[in-house]
Amino acid sequence: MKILTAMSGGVDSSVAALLLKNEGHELIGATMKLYDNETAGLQTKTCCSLDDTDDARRVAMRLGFPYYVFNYQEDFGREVIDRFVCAYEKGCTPNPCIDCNRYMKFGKLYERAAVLGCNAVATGHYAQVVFEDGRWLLKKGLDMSKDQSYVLACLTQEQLAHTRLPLGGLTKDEVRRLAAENGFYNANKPDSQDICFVPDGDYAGFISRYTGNYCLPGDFVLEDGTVVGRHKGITHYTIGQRRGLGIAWSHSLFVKKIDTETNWVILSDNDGLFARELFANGMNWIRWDVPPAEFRCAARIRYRHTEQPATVFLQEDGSVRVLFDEPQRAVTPGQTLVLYDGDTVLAGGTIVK
RNA sequence: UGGGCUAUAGCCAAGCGGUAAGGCACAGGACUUUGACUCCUGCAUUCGUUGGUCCGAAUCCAACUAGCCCAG
Repeated sequence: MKILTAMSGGVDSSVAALLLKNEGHELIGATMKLYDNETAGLQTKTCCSLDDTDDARRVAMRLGFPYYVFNYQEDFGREVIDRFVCAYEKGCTPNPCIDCNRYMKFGKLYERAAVLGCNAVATGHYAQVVFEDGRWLLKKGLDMSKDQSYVLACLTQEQLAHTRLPLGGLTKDEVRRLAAENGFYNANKPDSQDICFVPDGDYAGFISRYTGNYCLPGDFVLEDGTVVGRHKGITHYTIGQRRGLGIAWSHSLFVKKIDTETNWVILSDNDGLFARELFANGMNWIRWDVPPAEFRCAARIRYRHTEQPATVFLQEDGSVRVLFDEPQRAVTPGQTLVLYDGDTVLAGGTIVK
C-alpha cells in the first residue's frame, strides 16, 4: 500500500515510518509547515539547533523514501489558529491540537495524500484503529501512559478508514529503543509539549499580537459578589486555574467561571469547582451511526484525565448531557469530551457548559 | 483632648524570655503533543522606631511613631 506518513522530526513519527517501511509499504514522508517564526514570535533558529525538518529528512533518507515539506500556513491559520483565538475571546479554552488533527493531519494532508496516490495517512499517535462489525473503531494505545486516543476522537469514519497508527501497540520505551537501534538522531529527543505555535507559552500575548486587540481588564469577583482584584483580560484565564491570579487570600482561589457579559472572572475555593453534570455538542459518533438515547460509559473531560463513569443522555438537537457518578473538577467549556467503553472510543464532542 | 487596643515578609497569621510555624501570593523545576490541576524546591540574620532590664528579648519595661476603638 502507498502511504503518506506525517513526520514532525520527533521520535514517534520517525519510528512510525520505520515500522511501515518494514511492513513493506511504499512511503512518502511529509512535514506540514504550519506557521512561520514571525507568527509565533520567534527569532530565527541559531546555527547550532537542527531544524525539525532536517531530522525528518534524515530519517526519510535513511529509510529510502521521498520526503516533502508542504506549506499549509494559510489553512492552519484559518482552521486552527482562528478557532483557537475565537474560542478564547468567547471565554472558552480550546484544544488546538485536536483541531489540527481533525482539519490538518487527517484533513488537508489526506487530501494531498490522495492526490499523490496514497491510500492512507500515517502518524505517530499512540492509539489504534480497527475495523469491527462494519465500522472503523478508534481504540486506546497499548501504552496507557502515552495513550492519545483522546486527541483523535474527532475523526470521522471516512478519516479513520484512511488512518494508520503504527505505534498503537508499542510503548514509548520500545519506540525509543527502536529509534536508537536504527541510528535515528532523534532517539533521545524530548517529547513535544506546549502549543506549537506559541512556543513561549504566552498564549494570551499571542492572541493580542495576532488579533491586534488589547485584552480588556476586568474584576476578579467572589461568588458572593465581593470584588477581590483586577484581572488582565479573560484570555489569560481558564476554569480551575490557580496560579497567576496574583490574589493573596487566606486560602487558594481558583477560576470557577468566566463571564463574558460582565467581563468578570469569578473565583471560588477548590471545592466550588466540582460538578456532576456537563453538556457537549458537535458530537462525532464513532461507535454507532445513531447512538442510544441513553447509555453508560466512561468520559474524559480533558487530555490526561482519567476517564470517569457516567451516564450519557442524548438530546433532541444531537448534543449530549453527561451525568457523572462522581463530581468532576473544573469542567471547562471549549475542551473536548471523549466517551469510552473500555478501550474503545465511542464519541468525541466539545464541552459547552 | 482624655481612655483603651494593635503594630511580625507583598497579604493573612503563629509566637507569651532561649535564638522567627503555617497559609496565600510570587519565582524556579518536575509532570504534559491544549489550557489547567498536581507535585518538588526557594522565599524575614529579622519581628514599627529608639533606648532599657537580662547570660539571652519578637516576646518584659519606657518613650516615640502609626493605625483602630470608646468617650466627649
